[in-house]
Amino acid sequence: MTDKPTDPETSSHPRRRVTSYDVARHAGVSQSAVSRCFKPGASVSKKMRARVMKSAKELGYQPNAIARSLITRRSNMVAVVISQQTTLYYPEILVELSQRLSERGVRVLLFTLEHESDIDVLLDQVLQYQVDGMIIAARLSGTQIDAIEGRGLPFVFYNRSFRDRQINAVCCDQTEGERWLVNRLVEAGHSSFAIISGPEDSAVSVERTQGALERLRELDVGEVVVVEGDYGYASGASGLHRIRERLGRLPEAVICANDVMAIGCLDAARHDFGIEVPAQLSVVGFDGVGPARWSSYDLTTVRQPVRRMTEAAVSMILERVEDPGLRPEKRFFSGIMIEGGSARLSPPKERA
Amino acid sequence: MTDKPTDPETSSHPRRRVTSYDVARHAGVSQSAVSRCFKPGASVSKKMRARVMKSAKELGYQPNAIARSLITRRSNMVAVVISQQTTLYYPEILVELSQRLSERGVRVLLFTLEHESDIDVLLDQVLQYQVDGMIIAARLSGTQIDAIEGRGLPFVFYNRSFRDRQINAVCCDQTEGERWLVNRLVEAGHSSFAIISGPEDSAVSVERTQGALERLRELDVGEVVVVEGDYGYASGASGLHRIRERLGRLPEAVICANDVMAIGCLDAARHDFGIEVPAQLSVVGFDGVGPARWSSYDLTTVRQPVRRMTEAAVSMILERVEDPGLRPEKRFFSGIMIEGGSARLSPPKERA
DNA sequence: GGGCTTGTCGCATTCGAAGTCAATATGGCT
DNA sequence: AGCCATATTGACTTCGAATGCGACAAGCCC
Repeated sequence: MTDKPTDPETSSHPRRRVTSYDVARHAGVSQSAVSRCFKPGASVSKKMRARVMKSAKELGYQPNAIARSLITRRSNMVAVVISQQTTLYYPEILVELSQRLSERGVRVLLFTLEHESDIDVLLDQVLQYQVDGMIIAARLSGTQIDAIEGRGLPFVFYNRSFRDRQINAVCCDQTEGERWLVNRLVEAGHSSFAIISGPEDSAVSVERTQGALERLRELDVGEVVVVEGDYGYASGASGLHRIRERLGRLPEAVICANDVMAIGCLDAARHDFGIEVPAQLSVVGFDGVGPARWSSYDLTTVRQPVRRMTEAAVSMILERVEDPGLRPEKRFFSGIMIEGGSARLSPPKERA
Repeated sequence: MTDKPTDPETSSHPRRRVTSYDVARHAGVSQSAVSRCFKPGASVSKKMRARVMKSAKELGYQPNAIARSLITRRSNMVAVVISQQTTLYYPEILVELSQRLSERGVRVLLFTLEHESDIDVLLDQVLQYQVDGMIIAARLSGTQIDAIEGRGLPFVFYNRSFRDRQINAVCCDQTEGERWLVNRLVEAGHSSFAIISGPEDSAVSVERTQGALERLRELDVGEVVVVEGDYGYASGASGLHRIRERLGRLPEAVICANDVMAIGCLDAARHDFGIEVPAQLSVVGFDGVGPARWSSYDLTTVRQPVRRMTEAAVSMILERVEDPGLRPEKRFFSGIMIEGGSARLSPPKERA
C-alpha cells in the first residue's frame, strides 16, 4: 500500500512555524487582532498594537505570505520571463526589475525560457503560482501572445512591441536609434554599409535592421549587405567574415544589431583582418552594455535607458494589477547615442 | 441559492479562477478526487482520472500552488539572494540556477541585496514568502550568517565558505586556482608581482589573494604590492595606476581577483601606459566570464565550473529541504585553468 | 456464498491570515 | 448623567487544495 519513496510524515518535522494564533495566545488577544496589527491603516489601538508587536517579536513571528495570498488573492509576486540565451543585456534588466519591484513590495519569480516551444508549459506554471502579473523579456511568436492573452493575467512586454497589436509594452525606440547612427555615419562620409542583424524571429532585431535600412535608403546609400547573427560574440565575428565574402571586400561601416555582436565584429576586424578601427572600418552597436564602454572597444552605440524603462515596466504592471481594466499601452523611450571611438564620426582627414 | 457572481462558462469576465470544486462539479465527482488526480502516484482509477482530466482541460483548470503550499507546507520556491553589484558573473549563475531548479520543479524567488545592511529586512521577507530554502551568492558577514542560521531555513552558500564554520557551501577552490596561476607565471620567469584584490570584506577575494600570496612566498618571490579593487572594470584600471605609484614602475605580472578587473587592468596597460600585453606585462584574472574569451583580451584565467557548481548547489539545497537534518557540507570544485594570451607563460625569448 | 483483502471514493478537516459583522468600549457633547 | 457617534475587539467564515478516515465495491480464496 505505501510505496516507500518518501513518507511525508517521517522526515518532516520542520519546526512548526509561529502563527498568528500563537502570538494571539501569547498576547492574550484574538487572532484577528494580530492580523490587524500587521495591516497598515487598520483599526487598532496603540495599546493593542504595542502588546501584539511585543509578543510577535518575542516569538519571532512573521506573517505567512502564502496564507495571506490565499485569502487576499494577491501574491505580491510578479513573474519575469527571460529567454535563456543571455545576451549580457537581460541579466542586467533582471536585476533592475527586481530592485524596482521590491521597492514596491513585490518580488520576482523567475522563469527562464529555454526553448520557445516551452512557453505553454511555462505559462501553466506561471498561472499555478498565482503571480499577480508578468513581465516578459523574451522572444515570442504571435500565437504565443494569443495564448497569454487568453489567460487573463496582466502582462507587459519588455522591448517587444507588435505594431499591429494592442498590448502593454515598454520599448526603446529602436528605429530612431538606428536612424541616428546612420545619420552620423553618413554625415561622416561613409558610403558603403553592411549590417549584422539578429535572429530573424527577433522583433527587436527586425526593427533595428529595418530602421537602419530604411534610413540608408532615404539617404540614397547603395546596396547594403545584411547577414544574420544570433546576438552572440562569435556571430559578430563570423558576420564580418561573411560580409567580406558576400562583398568581396570590407565595407566602410558595419551596423550591428547589438553591442555584443559589434564587439565580435570589431575584434574580427582587428585580429582576423588586421585593420584599424575606426580608421579603416567603423562599427556601431546597440544597447549600451557595460563592456561597450571598455576602452578596448569604446563602442559607438545607442544606450537603452534601462533605469527608466524598467521603472516604466514596473509601474505599468503594478497599475494593471490594481486595475485590470486599463487599456493596453505602449511606452517608448529614446535611446542615448554614445559617440565612442569605434566609428569615424567626422569626415575623413585628407589622405596622407 | 448558490452564489454565482459570474458564470465561469461565459468567457472572459472578472473571471473567478477555476477551482478544484468547479472541476469536481463539472465532472460529477468530489473535490478530493480532483485533488488526487493531480497528485502523481495517488490512488485513482483510470476512469476517474480520465474524466477529471477531461473536465479540467475543458474548464482550463490549473491547481492553485498557493493553496497547495499552505497545506503541504512546501512552496516549491527557493530564494536566491545575489548582491546588487553585478559583476557579470552573478547574473550568469542566476540563470543557471533557475534552469537547474526548474528542471526539478522548483522556482526561483529573486532577492537582490542593495546594501548589505538590508540583510535583516531581506531575511524577514524571505521567511514570509515561505520559501523552502535559500541559495546565497552575496557577501555576508559572520553575524549575518548567524542571523540566517537562527531562522531554521535550509541555506547554501555559493562561493562563500568560512573555514571555521560548519555551513553548506559550494565553492570553487580559489586557493588552488591562484596557486596554478602563480606556478605558471613563476615558471615562465616572472619575478615581480602585484595583486589587485577585491573588497577586503569579500571572502572570495581574501581566499584568492591569500592563495596567490602564499604561493608567491613559497616560491620565494620578493615583496608583492597589493592594492584593493571593487571587482569593477574601473578599479582594475585604477589598480594598475596605483600599483605603479606604489612601486615606482610596473611589475612583470599582475594578478587580479577577478576577470573584470583583469580586463580593466589590461586596458589600462595598453591604452594608458601604451605597453604590450603580454610582452611587457602579464595579467591574469579569475572566473572565466564570457568577455574573458573575447580576442581583445584572451585572458589567462581560471574558469569556475559554473554548470557543475550550480548543479551541486541545487541538489544540496533540495536534499536539505527534504531532510533538514543533514549535516552541513562543503563541496569544492577545481577551476579550469585557461592559458590565454594575456600572460606570458613561457620563458622570455632572447632579447632583441 | 461467506469472509477477506485491495482498491477507490467522498466527507470532513486542515493549513494561516484576512475580512465581516456584531458586540463592546470609548469619547464627546449637552 | 445620559445619549449618540465612533473606535476597538472577538467570533466566525473564507480562500483552495491535500489528506486521514471510513464507506463501499470489486475481486479473491476456500
